[in-house]
Amino acid sequence: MLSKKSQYAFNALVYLATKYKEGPVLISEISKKKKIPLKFLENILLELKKAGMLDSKKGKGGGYFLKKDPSKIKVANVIRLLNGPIAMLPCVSLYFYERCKNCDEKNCGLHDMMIEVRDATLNILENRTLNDLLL
Amino acid sequence: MLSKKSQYAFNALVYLATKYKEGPVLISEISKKKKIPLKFLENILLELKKAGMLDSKKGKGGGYFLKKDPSKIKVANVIRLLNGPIAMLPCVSLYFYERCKNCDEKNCGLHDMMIEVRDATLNILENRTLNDLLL
DNA sequence: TATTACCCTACCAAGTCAATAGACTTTTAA
DNA sequence: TTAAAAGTCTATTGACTTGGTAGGGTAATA
Repeated sequence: MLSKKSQYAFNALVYLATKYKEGPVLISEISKKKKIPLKFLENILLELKKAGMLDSKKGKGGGYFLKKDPSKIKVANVIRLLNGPIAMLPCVSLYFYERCKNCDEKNCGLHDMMIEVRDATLNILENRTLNDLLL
Repeated sequence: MLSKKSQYAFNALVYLATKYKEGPVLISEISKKKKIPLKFLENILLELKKAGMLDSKKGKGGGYFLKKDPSKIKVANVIRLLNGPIAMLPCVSLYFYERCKNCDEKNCGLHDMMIEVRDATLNILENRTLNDLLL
């Protein structure tokens, strides 16, 4: 399951996507409109900024805004950033791989099945962007 | 990601599947062969028994064994039992559904996408059984 | 009837999650 | 130039989960 943090992040990003190129949006505005605890949202936006998805402007008239076009921000990457691995096992994760203890990957039915699951999932998440979440 | 508990459970179940109809298998044997902490394994097996997947016999010559044919035990159900929801959002879960706060399900792009992900995943997990994990 | 082996309860350390608090910088508009 | 606006940073909190340990109770069977 996605953490609350990830869910908030998607809500915030979708909101920012609807305001793309309209200039900076206040944290407090996002917080109100999307009902996300203000300080929690601060942390999330900061994290997204450090990852290069958002940029911000300080002072009067400041706020957060998408750094890249919403069509360039993949859903899969948002999840990886805030939620961690998408795969169901460490030994089938592309970005967070860890070797299985007690399981020979060449010879493990679970491993093989989880690769299938991973690919089916990524086939969707890697091909969707913020734009696809708009409606 | 699947919890350690779920991973252990799969290892144990696969082991029991290879011994299906050979009589009860000792916890200690599974523990050794699959390198699962003994007492932790006890809890897991007990949980699986309560859920009706396993049965056990006490006393000399006792142990655990599959209650149903391995081909009748769906991977999806094992995950739900020990790991919880398979879906990425509560509002798209079939067995652990919870309404989304701050998201109108009829009108939420994230919701729709996560239904797709869920279906792609279940399409695999609901159609595989312990037998398919054997090799 | 002694063993064997399952069953149960409780506990623990470490980590994560969700959220809050408060102070600090930087920017910019007046 | 200066004060308010707004983002940045550090830290702490409480509740919960995870992974694992300990020890004894209970039932069955050879």
